[in-house]
Amino acid sequence: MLKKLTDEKIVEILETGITEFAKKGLDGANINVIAKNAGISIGVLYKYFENKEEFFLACVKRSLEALEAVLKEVTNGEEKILVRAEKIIRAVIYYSKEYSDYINMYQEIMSGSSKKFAPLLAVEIESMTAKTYADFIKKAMESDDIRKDIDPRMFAFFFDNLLTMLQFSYSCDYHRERLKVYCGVDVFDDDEKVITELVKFIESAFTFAQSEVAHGK
Amino acid sequence: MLKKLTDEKIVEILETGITEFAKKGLDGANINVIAKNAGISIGVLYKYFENKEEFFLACVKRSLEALEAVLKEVTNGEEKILVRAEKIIRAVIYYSKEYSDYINMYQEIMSGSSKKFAPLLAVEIESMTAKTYADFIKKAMESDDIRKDIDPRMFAFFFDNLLTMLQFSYSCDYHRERLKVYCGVDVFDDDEKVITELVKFIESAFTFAQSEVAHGK
Amino acid sequence: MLKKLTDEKIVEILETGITEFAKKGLDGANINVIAKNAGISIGVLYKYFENKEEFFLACVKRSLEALEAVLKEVTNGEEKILVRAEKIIRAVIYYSKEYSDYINMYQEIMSGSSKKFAPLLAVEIESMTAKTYADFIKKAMESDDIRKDIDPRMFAFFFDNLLTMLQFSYSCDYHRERLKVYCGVDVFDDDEKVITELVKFIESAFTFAQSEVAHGK
Amino acid sequence: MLKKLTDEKIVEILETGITEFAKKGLDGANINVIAKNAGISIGVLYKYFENKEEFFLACVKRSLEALEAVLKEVTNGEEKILVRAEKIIRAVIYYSKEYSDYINMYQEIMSGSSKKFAPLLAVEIESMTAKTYADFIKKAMESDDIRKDIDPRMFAFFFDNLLTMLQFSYSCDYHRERLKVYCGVDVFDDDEKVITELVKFIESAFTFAQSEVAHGK
DNA sequence: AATGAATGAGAATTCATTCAT
DNA sequence: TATGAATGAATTCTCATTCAT
Repeated sequence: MLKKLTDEKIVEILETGITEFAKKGLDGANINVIAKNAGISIGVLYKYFENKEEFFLACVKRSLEALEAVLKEVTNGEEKILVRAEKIIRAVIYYSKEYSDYINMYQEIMSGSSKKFAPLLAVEIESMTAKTYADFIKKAMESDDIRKDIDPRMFAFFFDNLLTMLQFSYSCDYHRERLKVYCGVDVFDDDEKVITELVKFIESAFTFAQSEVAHGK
Repeated sequence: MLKKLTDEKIVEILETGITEFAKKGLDGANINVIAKNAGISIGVLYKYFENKEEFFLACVKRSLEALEAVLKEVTNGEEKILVRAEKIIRAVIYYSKEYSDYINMYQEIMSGSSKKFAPLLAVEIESMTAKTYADFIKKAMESDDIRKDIDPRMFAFFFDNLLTMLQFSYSCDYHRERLKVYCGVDVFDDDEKVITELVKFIESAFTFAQSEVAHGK
Repeated sequence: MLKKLTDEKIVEILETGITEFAKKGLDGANINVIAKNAGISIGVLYKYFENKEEFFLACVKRSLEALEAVLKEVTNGEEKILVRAEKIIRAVIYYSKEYSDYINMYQEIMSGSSKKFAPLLAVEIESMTAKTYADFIKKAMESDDIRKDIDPRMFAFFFDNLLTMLQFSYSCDYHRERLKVYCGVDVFDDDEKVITELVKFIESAFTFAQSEVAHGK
Repeated sequence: MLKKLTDEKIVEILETGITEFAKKGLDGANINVIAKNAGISIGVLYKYFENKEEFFLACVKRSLEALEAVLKEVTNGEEKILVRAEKIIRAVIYYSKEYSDYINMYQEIMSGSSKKFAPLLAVEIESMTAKTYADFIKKAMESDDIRKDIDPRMFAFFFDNLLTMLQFSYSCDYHRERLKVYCGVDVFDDDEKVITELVKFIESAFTFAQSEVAHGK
């Protein structure tokens, strides 16, 4: 009992926090409940984390690391852009289901009681993908994989917008309902359909001008 | 002073509520503060609205009506799809700035303390646009304005996803920061650039196959 | 609308009040609800009654008058004491069911939020019966109808105690349950049994010593 | 100060609650005031008791236990019924003065804002005495101590009715005034008089028929 | 005279944080 | 070092009473 908390224990505490914050938000979550669920005393939680907000931020950091690992694995590679795009789309659907708590916690930052951290965290969270996407669009433009008449950062932004909404659609109640409204309740039985159509959408958005060029325009 | 509250006063109260809920969320907002800001007593607020939740829902309804009016004006018309799409994009950017509180309140429903109403409200809110978009994509397909190899509902969904993220990007802190990360701080000085690029993105997504066909494929 | 409230209307208002006060007590009852149920405006209620407490007291007064009428009818007469006692017992059971609201309102005065009026009202309410009972016990003693070795006021008290508990047993939830606990659930199907046994109890209490004397002790 | 509340402290809190509930009733009593009077923080009260109602019920339970102990001591014994009856009467007068708060709290359950618990608590509270009384009447009947032509449960009920009213008469304002109305203000100076007369009343009620039989009727 | 909209004090309950043990 | 009992500020909602119309 006089030993420092192991790293595994810390992770366990953070995961408990993530679960709770994802469900109830920063203000709604109960620190005492989190401590109890994590099997530790309140005192020890306050030993490791200054206060509720610091603990929340630590939870966000933890989820970010986990997500970054997933993302890195997917965005790596030298395939053509559309092949990689499809890989990314697949990965997004998968981890949105698997790690829905993480996604819900980000949502909380965007609009819940932890909104105050939004400016701070937006940079930290989004920088991760922004550069990756913009870079591989730029490279694709150079190697004639996609059209050249576009602003790569802007297109990276639109691309990530589509992925972000996909995330939400597979992890949070509101957007799940929204997807059903748009595409019918059966849409959740056929992920491939969604993937195919989204790839189609993105492919043409990325290659349109090129194809015109190819046809002599 | 004993006159029933006028409709204008009711609207004023609702707008005060919207402002507060947009800022603090359902749980975070303080009913007493809202009453004071609206220049009424707590009692009168409770005379008109059963409780905090009912009042919140009334605020959502109010914002929905206002937004629906804007949307109806924009989606009306018989122009070709891309002309209308551009009009919509312009409108979205405009009202996202103008009515940012409304958008922030929707965000709250998606992920804040009012999450519990998400399933209920998702249908109500999204049905508004879902049918409009799917319909005009279908019509455009019939009149050869756009490619025919797509699922109109799915493309309506992707289209609305891009618009939704645009909304967020012009109305809430997190996404404003995110847009800066992707496209630079100057992006907010040049709305036309964003509009042009997004139209480009959507145009090709919508017309790609058709253009191929046009070119003899 | 410009006419004074008729006496019937006043009575209707008071009866509505009695119903509400019997159910919820002085503090628990809602004046605005009483006005609505009586079909009048709050303003008119406050025109006729100073405030909630005055209105409550008026309701008590009204119920007292009604009960007094019933009681007078029963206690009148020149029959022997035991005949009259049985008549009273029957009457008590009858009106405890018929006017249970009145009884419940008295209970409220004894122990509810209107307790503060207890000393005041006890005298007013109990004087009614106390003298009647003590008087007819004294007269019965003089005419050799009952034993002579008793304190008539004390026995009047015990007699009324039995009647009071009978009242409660037929009008209020707690004592109804209590009667069931003591005598079984079927006791409410056979009022005659209760009457017979209570008459038996009282008869012997009243005549015991006399009967001994009659037998030469 | 971080020790768990001792049992004595818990009892002290409950007694403070009893005092307050006896005076003001369930709704009228103020939890924050009770906490202050008990010398604890509101939080700790809510740590030990779910909410106001649960705390109230705990207070009732506590008083019940205390009263049960008194009662057990008195109803024990093998003396003849009338000896025991007198002992009980004495005890009732004693504890009605000593523990008037308990009695007042029961009154509150019968007719105050805690009425809703009446059916539940009536059984719990009354079962305690009902069986005891009925049993010793039955035994007395078997051993020729009292008349045989009576329903023991019914007579137990009447007996307890007299005791209950005695309780009220010595513990609550309304019934104290009532007793004065019936027997004069001096009655409270001479408990023996009351005891004697009540024993007389009960003795004859219990033995009347037997005495008649004894005399050959 | 009659109306009933408006007022606002007051009370139950929650939970982040402290700190004696 | 770890514990978790205790604290108490802060917030929602109710309803008796007023008084402009």
